[in-house]
Amino acid sequence: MPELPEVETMCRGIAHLAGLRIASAHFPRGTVRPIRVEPSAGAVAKRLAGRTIVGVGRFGKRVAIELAPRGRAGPEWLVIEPRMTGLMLVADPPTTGHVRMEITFDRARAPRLLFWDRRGLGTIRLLDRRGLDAACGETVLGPDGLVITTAALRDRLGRSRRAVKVALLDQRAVAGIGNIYAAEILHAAGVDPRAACRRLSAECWERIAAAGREILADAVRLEGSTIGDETYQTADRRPGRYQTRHRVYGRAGQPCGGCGQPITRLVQAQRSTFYCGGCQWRPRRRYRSV
DNA sequence: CATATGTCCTGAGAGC
DNA sequence: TGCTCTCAGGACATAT
Repeated sequence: MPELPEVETMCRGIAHLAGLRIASAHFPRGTVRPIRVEPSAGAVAKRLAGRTIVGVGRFGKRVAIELAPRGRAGPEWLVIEPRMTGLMLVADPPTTGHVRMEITFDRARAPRLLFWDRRGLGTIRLLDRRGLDAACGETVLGPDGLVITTAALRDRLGRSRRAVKVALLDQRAVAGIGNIYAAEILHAAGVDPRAACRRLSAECWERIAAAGREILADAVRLEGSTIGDETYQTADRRPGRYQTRHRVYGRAGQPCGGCGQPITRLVQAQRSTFYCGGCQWRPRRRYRSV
């Protein structure tokens, strides 16, 4: 579920925990198999106890909670990857059985911080500076979607033979775009999701970059998209509101708001793609740049 | 049975 | 031919 806007909303929803000192961390093993915790649940719990939260940041679709140095240890980061159904919560969870991490603080009336994950595909890692760079540095993640530029897109994808929609999901090219926002961005840019990257003109990349920045920023402003099974919620358990702005995602068969032609669904790289055949243009030949 | 917002891995095939 | 790129498929686990 969570793409850049949802993860950014989670980060903002727990940012007020900065300055608090962790009393304890637990990684419950209920009836379900525990999620991946590195180096191990026991080791992470031990190293978290007594640490102060410095701040909360985001790397692509990952939450990074920075912990103050202690003793000989330098700063460390608790990096949480929500994947499909993970949520950061400071409220009661939707179900108690899927709480994967619970952090308590040593100040009275401070909330608990939970990581809740129904499917359990999410991961939690405690990393030092080198580990953080290996897991979230620029060899793994491209520039953030909120600040993506035409030049960065052309440089990273301009010679690729991949379909542009599949390429936008590559986190090394741009960090933070997932299946929903890839569809919305290409619709706003008027580019066919099946178009090969290397056939796109400079102007197409310009429109994709601009649509990307704008749509992701709007979605952050509306606190992300809550769709389908309504799994995604803010840290205090309110739904997002950007789903009301979706123009193509999940709208197969419905008329396009721009041209009235029905929205098409197809499968690319085993994932649903939604687009409008009327207003999303596909180059038939190699495009000569201006 | 098919569907689902993400990522990681392997292996086959395409194409320069 | 060799190398690189790309994608299909499966895995992870749970629910509708």
